[in-house]
Amino acid sequence: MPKARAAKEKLLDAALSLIREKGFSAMTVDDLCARAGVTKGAFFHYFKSKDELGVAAAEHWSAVTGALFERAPYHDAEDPLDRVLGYIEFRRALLRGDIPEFTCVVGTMVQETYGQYPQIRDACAASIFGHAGTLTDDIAEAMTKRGLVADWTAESLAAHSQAVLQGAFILAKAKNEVGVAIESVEHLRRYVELLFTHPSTVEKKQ
Amino acid sequence: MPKARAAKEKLLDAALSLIREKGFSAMTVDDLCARAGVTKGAFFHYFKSKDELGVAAAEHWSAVTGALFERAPYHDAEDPLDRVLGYIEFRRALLRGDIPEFTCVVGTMVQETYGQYPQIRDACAASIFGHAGTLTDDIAEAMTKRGLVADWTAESLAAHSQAVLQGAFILAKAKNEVGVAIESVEHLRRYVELLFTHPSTVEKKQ
DNA sequence: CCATACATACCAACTGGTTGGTATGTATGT
DNA sequence: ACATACATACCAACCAGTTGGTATGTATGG
Repeated sequence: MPKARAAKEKLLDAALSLIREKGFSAMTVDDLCARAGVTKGAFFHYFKSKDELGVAAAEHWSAVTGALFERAPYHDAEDPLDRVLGYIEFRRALLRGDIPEFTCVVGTMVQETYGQYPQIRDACAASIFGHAGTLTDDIAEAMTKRGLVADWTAESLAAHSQAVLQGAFILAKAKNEVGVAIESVEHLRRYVELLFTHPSTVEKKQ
Repeated sequence: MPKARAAKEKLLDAALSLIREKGFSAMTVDDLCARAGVTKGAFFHYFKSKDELGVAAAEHWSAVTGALFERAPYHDAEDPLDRVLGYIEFRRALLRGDIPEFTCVVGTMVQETYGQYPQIRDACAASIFGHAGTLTDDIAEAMTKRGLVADWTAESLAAHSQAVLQGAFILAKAKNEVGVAIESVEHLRRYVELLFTHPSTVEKKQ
């Protein structure tokens, strides 16, 4: 097999673009094949159905973004709060270019599929909350280190950060402009800073 | 005309449900007619195309939700910050029942249409930011009253609140459970409280 | 008061193009 | 020789939109 599996990965990459451009439902199998430069025979050789491609696209997205965030520099900070704030700054810096370039495949896809395709929904949930999980430890460590007494959990703040990002993408799509998304991420950063510096919740360690 | 316009309003109401259940693209004209109990002839009598129904559905959604929020009790509070926090609590209380009952028509629709149907996108933007606009004055008044020195605007905080809500809907759809959305709205409430009580930003008025 | 003229509100059947999916071919590497 | 990796050709169902029609208004003139 000379260039084996080329078609499958080209189809998956095409899916990541097309889902962000027009959504899962409006994306046709012909669209996918044209974008990938293959024929329908190739598509159905690798995927039993369009639904199955949806699941594979969510998993592919997890792999691609997982690698991106894994090698991001914010992990190098010594202070856990700096790592959390570094993550938010990293997300803010990603908000550039055209809308399909910075928006989220699984966030878009789950909106259309949650009621009709449980397998796609679960794959999207795994992607979103799996990514949120990479934040939880840093948040928890920051809470411990700063002696934070909180009525919220590290897990819920990690999930909230994903909510802000997903919502920011929606506002950007509605306004057809990235600025409103950037401002929302800056509110998220300010929130985290306030959480960890407000005297009512922080007990100074000596 | 005894029951004139009945078909049109039934079609618009059907659209609000169907868009939240399966999205705009996956919703067919036949779906709409079946749900509304009318025929395709009636549909195309009132709407030139499915796109045009999308625009009308966004406007209908603005009217329906506009009336809901206009008569909500949080406006009665004397203190502007209490009105803002009352709004957030009102939104939190709406997070009940099945997912299509509390999620947002225009937030869902704009994700699928922003690139292909500019008119629908603009109608969705008008709905989202029009609603955000009803918050801006209360936020601005609260800032003035508390002598808040901020590097953010009332408008951006109003928009951010919509981002949090839209993102919370996405997380709820992914998890197929409302709890995660509620927690995110509680983070939003906490953020607003911190913004207006943190000593670094508030100059006490005597 | 009423007949003519026309508009509005809707329906049932149909159409051409699109859709996801299949059946069958063929080239290539092992 | 045989499995893998595709391409070609095709189908049945479905899709948005059209057509031709009916039933019920409502405005106007005599």
